[in-house]
Amino acid sequence: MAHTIRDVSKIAGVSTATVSRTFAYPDSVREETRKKVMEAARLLNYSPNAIARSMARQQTEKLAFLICKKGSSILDEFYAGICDGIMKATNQSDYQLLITTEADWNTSKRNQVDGMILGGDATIGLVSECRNQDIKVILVNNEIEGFSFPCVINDEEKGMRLAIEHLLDRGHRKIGMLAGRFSPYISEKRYHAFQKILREHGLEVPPGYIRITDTDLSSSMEAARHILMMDDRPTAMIGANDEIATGIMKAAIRMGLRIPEDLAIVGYDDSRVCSAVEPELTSVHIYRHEMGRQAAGLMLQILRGEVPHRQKIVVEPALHIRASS
Amino acid sequence: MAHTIRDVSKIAGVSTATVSRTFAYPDSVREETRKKVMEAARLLNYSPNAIARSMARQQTEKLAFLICKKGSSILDEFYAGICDGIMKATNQSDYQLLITTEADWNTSKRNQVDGMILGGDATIGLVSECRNQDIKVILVNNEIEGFSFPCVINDEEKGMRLAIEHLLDRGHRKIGMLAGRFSPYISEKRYHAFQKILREHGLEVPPGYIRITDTDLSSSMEAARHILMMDDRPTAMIGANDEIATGIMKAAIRMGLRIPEDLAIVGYDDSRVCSAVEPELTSVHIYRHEMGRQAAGLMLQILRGEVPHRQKIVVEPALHIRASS
DNA sequence: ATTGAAAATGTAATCGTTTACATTCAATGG
DNA sequence: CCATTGAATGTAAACGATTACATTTTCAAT
Repeated sequence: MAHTIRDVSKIAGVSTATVSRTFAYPDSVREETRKKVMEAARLLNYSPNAIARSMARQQTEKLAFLICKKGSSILDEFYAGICDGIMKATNQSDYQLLITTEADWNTSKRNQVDGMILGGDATIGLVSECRNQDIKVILVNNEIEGFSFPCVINDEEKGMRLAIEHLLDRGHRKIGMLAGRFSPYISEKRYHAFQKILREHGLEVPPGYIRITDTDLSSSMEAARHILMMDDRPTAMIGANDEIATGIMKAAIRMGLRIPEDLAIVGYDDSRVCSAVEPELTSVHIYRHEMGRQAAGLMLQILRGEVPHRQKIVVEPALHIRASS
Repeated sequence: MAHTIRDVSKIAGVSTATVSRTFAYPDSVREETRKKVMEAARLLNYSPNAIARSMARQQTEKLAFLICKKGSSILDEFYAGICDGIMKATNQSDYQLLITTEADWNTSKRNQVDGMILGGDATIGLVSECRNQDIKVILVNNEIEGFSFPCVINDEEKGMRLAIEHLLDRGHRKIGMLAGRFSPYISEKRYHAFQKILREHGLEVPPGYIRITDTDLSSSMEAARHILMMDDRPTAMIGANDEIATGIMKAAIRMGLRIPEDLAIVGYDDSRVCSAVEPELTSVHIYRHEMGRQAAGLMLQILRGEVPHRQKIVVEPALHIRASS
């Protein structure tokens, strides 16, 4: 059932080279020949064997999206969004996409790809290892200090600025933050951006207005409860991500606080949960899909040997305002 | 930088065949030889070229997870869970995993894989096409009536039974359902299971207690409002999935109903949103990860030429009871 | 030491393309 | 009608492994 280029060449009455060219460079064969070849191919239900092609061309035409993060659910909403974008962009090209986790990659180095998009907490070690094997690398949602590896990131500071300035607009002056321990790079960025921007606006962050918590709901709720039970509690809280913000909201609701009258809440990531909760959660929207698209685009450029204009792409977030603020 | 089996064979002072065997069948070479070869390989930082291997072995050692569904976000929480399971299982094997959408697949048939796991609404046409190309097929979260293609599905009726009997236990007799238009196969199953099981318990479903809605939140809320505004409204509602159930909850909260006192709600899928909302949502938990694992396992068995014990694997759901009921 | 059988290793064809290079063809100008 | 040239096509050697088959080695039994 599986026919080869030779079968086609025989039926079409041409050489294998011509058949090969017909598929790879249609313009390089005469119209008439092309028709003959295509007809023969159709007859045999032939399509070129990608593996043999990779073999001959010395390139895999494959590209991996490697997700580097802890936690059970690898494809969470955030990375699924990025992944979607990568898939779309890859789809337009001749490349095939392989999606794996760091663990999977380590155990089977046999994976052979032309390029890798590293999502999340990739280490310098991993990046160097890839480069040694002559595999192109792009970081997504991460950058490594001191090295200028090509990367695509969200403008975390901008997002935090949008959130804070929105709350300031609404008249809030006592703003707290529940920071989290998730991706080291992102957690850190958001934590520092919060403090920096408040200071820029001449506001000090009272001790106790900012806490760091694990990201699971019960830890977040517990931490939020501590802040909200203070005598002089904040009138608005920012969660380092939506899960944490949801924890704040649940804690507040259980304490009988009205949202947003007694407490305004803003999340970060704008995940689906934001419109599921009641009241709906204001959140910083990250263009995940766009990040994925850009990352794949950059990768394809590099693989084609083009020199990309910019090696570091920063995607601007937006604030989606809902009832919680 | 990229060394071949020949380089290794020279350094190790053996033939290429021996090197090949050292990697593919370590037991078939003498301990001493293996050491020499491995040492040489380490020296050159060599690892076998997967493409050449595929070429020689006449198999791709690749496997695709094809998600067949409408909608923008392809990797939603449900399929991401299944995907995770597939990844884990695939990881244990020598196979590489390709994840694509139906659109991506159609446009580039060049994709060459040994087997495909079809998630969601795969059509008979697609399945036949694969089989014609001698690609093994497994369905996940779908089965095709009249054909006994190997598949892995959740026991939808069981899930609905758990939900309903739980509500009956709690004393509810007036139970409504907000059904949905999402995956045809699943929507249908849940809709019919609901009616069947209520009848089994001798309860009629009053007209108006069951409506069909689009799955987005606003449609669900609107549909729920219609049901809840009835004079003799149900005391409990089941959503065909969590998104719909969330819509019911939001509508109820906005109408000032207390949950679960005035209205008990049960969802289906047990997604993350269930614990994010307040009160937390009781839902039918589907072992997505297990479904993925089973599907990949079945696929690997078939690819290895083993005859699987069962061609249709049914995974049992469980009810996760929370505050909404 | 010799033999025989099993285990280990080597030789070389093969997998299905691509592509450098050689050849043939068609069209053009003289 | 011939020479010239550029386009179209053909020939055959890669690409890097695997594996049937041939050969050599090992080692236990005589």
